[in-house]
Amino acid sequence: MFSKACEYGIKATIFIAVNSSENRRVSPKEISEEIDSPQAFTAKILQALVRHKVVKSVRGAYGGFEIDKGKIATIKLSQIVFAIDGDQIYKGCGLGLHTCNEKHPCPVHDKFMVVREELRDMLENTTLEQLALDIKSGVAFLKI
Amino acid sequence: MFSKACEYGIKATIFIAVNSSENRRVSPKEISEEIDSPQAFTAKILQALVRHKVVKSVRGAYGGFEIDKGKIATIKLSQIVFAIDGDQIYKGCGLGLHTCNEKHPCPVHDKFMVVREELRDMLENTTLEQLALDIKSGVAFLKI
DNA sequence: CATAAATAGGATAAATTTATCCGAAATAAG
DNA sequence: CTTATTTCGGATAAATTTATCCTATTTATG
Repeated sequence: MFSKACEYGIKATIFIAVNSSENRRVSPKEISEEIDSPQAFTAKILQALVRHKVVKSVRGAYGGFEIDKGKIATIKLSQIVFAIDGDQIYKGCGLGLHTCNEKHPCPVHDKFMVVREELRDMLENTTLEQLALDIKSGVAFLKI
Repeated sequence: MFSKACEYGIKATIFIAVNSSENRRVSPKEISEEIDSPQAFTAKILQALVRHKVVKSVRGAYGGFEIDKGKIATIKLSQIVFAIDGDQIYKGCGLGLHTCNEKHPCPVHDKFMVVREELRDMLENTTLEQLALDIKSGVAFLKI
């Protein structure tokens, strides 16, 4: 469903949120250890998240990645996915037709629509805060 | 959502079904033209569908691909997807955890579950016959 | 200002997916 | 039996995704 890059990006963002809520900046090294991902690749994904202003980076000594505390509740899962995988999950035909719409649908158009709307709904109604809270409370996990 | 291979496989199977219902065998060449896919690659995918007994191949002169008429109504979209992409769509954690279940969930476990069940439901309750009928009646399309 | 610590980013490599090519094997028909 | 036709399957190539490495740039601190 999601690309590897997107999986890493989501987990990394959650981990940063958990730490930012406790005023701690984290490094790619720490992140990749905690979410069990390749470090250099994860660093690249973090760059994309920074460019899309999902997370903030602070260079130099005592630097690292963080998210403004107040922003954590407003960031949606959809924003993370969009920063990394773009909008391919939203648009585009399930069977790869260039033009697929009500007037000229692929054979699975309607049925596919339902699933994708469910996904879109999920991504747009899940906040980073919810996800981070489950990690903080130990109800959910980022690795193994 | 689906791999390219899977997209081609679904469209190819529908096209074969449409033609088999009118007692016509089709070649990879004809198929790839009608579904707008690379011919040799499509032929490889057809081999996988034959191995999984979704479609039948007849070698030699006057050969080609076909599906037993009576079988068309019984083949589910899920069988086509499974033949090509395997069961990765069903199992596996949305965030790539090796172990992800009720007792040890990833942060999106429950929400992801809902979307995937919707997808599974769609794949298992859509028959090849339905899809082929829409093509025959000109209500849906396999290319452009 | 010098130094150490940290992210940014380009170059490159490995792995996977997508795609092509060609000879082998099978089959219908003359 | 021979030939033409057609799928099968292995080898290979191209494209994309995933992953690594190294240097440049930034910044806090002494």
